[in-house]
Amino acid sequence: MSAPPRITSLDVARLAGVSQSAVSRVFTPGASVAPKTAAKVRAAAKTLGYRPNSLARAMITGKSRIIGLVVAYLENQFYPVAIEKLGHALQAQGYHVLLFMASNTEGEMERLVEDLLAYQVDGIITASVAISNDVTRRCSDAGIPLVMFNRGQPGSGLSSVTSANALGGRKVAQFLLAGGHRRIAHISGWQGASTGRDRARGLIEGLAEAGQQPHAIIDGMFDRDTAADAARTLMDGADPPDAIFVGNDHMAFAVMDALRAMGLDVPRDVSVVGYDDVPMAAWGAYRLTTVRQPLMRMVEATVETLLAQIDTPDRAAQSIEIDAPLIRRASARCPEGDTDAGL
Amino acid sequence: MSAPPRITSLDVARLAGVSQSAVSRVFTPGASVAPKTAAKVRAAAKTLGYRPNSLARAMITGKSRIIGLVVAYLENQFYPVAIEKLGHALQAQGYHVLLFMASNTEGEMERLVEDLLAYQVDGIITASVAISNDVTRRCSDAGIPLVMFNRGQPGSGLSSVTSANALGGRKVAQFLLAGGHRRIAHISGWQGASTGRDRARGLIEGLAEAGQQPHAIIDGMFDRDTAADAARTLMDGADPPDAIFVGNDHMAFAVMDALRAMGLDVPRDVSVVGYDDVPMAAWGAYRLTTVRQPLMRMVEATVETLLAQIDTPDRAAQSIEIDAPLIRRASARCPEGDTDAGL
DNA sequence: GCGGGATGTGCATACGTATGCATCCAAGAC
DNA sequence: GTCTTGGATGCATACGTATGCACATCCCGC
Repeated sequence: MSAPPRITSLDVARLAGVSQSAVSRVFTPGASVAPKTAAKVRAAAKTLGYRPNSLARAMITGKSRIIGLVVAYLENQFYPVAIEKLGHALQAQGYHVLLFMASNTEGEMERLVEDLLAYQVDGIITASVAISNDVTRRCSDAGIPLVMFNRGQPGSGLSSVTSANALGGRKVAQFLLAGGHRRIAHISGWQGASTGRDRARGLIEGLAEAGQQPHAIIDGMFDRDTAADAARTLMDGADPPDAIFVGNDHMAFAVMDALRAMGLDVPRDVSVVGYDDVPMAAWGAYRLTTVRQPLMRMVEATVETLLAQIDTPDRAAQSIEIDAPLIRRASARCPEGDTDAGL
Repeated sequence: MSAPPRITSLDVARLAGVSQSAVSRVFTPGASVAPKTAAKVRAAAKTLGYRPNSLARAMITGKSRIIGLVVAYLENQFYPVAIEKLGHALQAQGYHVLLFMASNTEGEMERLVEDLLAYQVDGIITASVAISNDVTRRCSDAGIPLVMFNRGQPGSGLSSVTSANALGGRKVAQFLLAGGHRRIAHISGWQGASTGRDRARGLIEGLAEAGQQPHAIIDGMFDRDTAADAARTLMDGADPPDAIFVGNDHMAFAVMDALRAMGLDVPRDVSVVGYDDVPMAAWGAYRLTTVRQPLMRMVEATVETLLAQIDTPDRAAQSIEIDAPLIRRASARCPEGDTDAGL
């Protein structure tokens, strides 16, 4: 039942009547082995139930084929779906994902980095905006390739993959203006993160191009409660907005819930636009007009960049931005006779 | 920038003027080291930036301190949140999570098991209903402790942690009957999974105790589209139900969306009850009455069981069921003057 | 028939750490 | 003072694999 006898390449070698090296070569793609011996070895391996020990292999080659994936709050649906795609993409490339849950406490971050290095990960993906700058810095200082997913860190010399957040913000501005909105408020993403800042900047610039400026801006901190409070504050004011651009879908749902709880109709009383296009945005309860982050393309760019950096250590870091289209649904009033061609 | 010089315990030993064994002992809790040498070693380690190599350690000890976590579709919010909690709990115990995304294709399953074994994981948690039986069997055949999270496999001799699904189904039956419903339909979870079957059985038994039987039962396959279709079929029929118990929250949201799209009001026209109590169930758009799976307790039971099995290989498997309370919200008509004391 | 390249195989070693064993030293008991 | 005891340390080895090197073998062309 228990006490499984460890089967090693040596056991297989003995049974097959070859050397341990031969066994190793059979399981090493591209090694030189005669078809006949390969067959013998595979047969022996099968009868014994032998599997090459990845850890031992990692010691020799210096490559663990493990990618450290650092995430935080998974309640925002964007990240679970991203993890799923990242996991599949990496598995397809023969890599595996060691998952690290990031807490916010300083001591935890310390341990996180320790563990990341201790397991000899070949590369790191940080998939959460909430990860502090010094964590990324220390990992890359240790010489481990790192890509930030859905977050940038300007001037850090670190690779990142995001959507074109500023441009996305502009698109929202243009779309809302074209829809006749004139009091456009913004419940922003956390301003400590590039993602939050860029989207806000884009909106502001987009409005400025039309000679307008935001009706109000409140930092929603990527948090549901904070965003809902912000929405109530905005609508209770003397001069409520006629549209709210929310920094991500996760908050936008909370905002819509709060607005409806106030007896307001979306979009008749106020338009709401989100950012991300998580699956839930398409669900009947919200039908959220939002900016779509092209998840598959972001994932592909992320693993491509990371693997390239692993293969070529001295490669320069790159910051990739992927265009994010606006998806019109039912939460925002649309321009008259609007078609997709407009943007 | 690149080419990070690998710092080994030997480097530290040389700098500290001690043997490599001494360095090892300093980083091995419970080993016998003089405080003075420990200080020297730690100092040397710090200046060199030394971190013990977990992989090399794993080779010697035979314990990788890695847990394989197998998951599938992360769109159902229950699993991301579970992963988050599982990850934290395991990290707190000094374990780490190697994440495996399960596909459905046969070949992928094969590779999955190979990889799981190759990385010498100390234990396995399967956190998805959709994982085929032979995967779990082959892993446990290999002598690796395994716990199924949110799924049972009766008669398999494998450990599992679930909520008391059958009892939960009964609670729903009693609650709906008390609320005056008489045509209670069920859009069940996938009947290939114990979770889906037990909840359905509980409902049926609960109704039977009152001399009733289900108005209709349709397998929703844990899938949004399938569930939505089922809801439309039910309501379009000649004799529509006055209540629908849906096999999990994920489908329940789809059902509510579908019902509303048909112009029906929940709960005035029809009551809806879910199962899981994912965070979204409390959101304003749904306010779903549902059975709460006590996630923290399930997670604690899972890691406790798994670690016990790792420490004591010959330990008997156990199937743990945790009581799941019904959470009353706004999606189902409540019994007159109902209080929580009733159930 | 012989030389030479190509191909396949075994030997030995290395990766970085943990640990049994022997040794050594200091402290304490008498 | 010696003997004992126990803690601290070093030496050597083992974990399971990959790979450079040397060598054996084979085949082909001349």
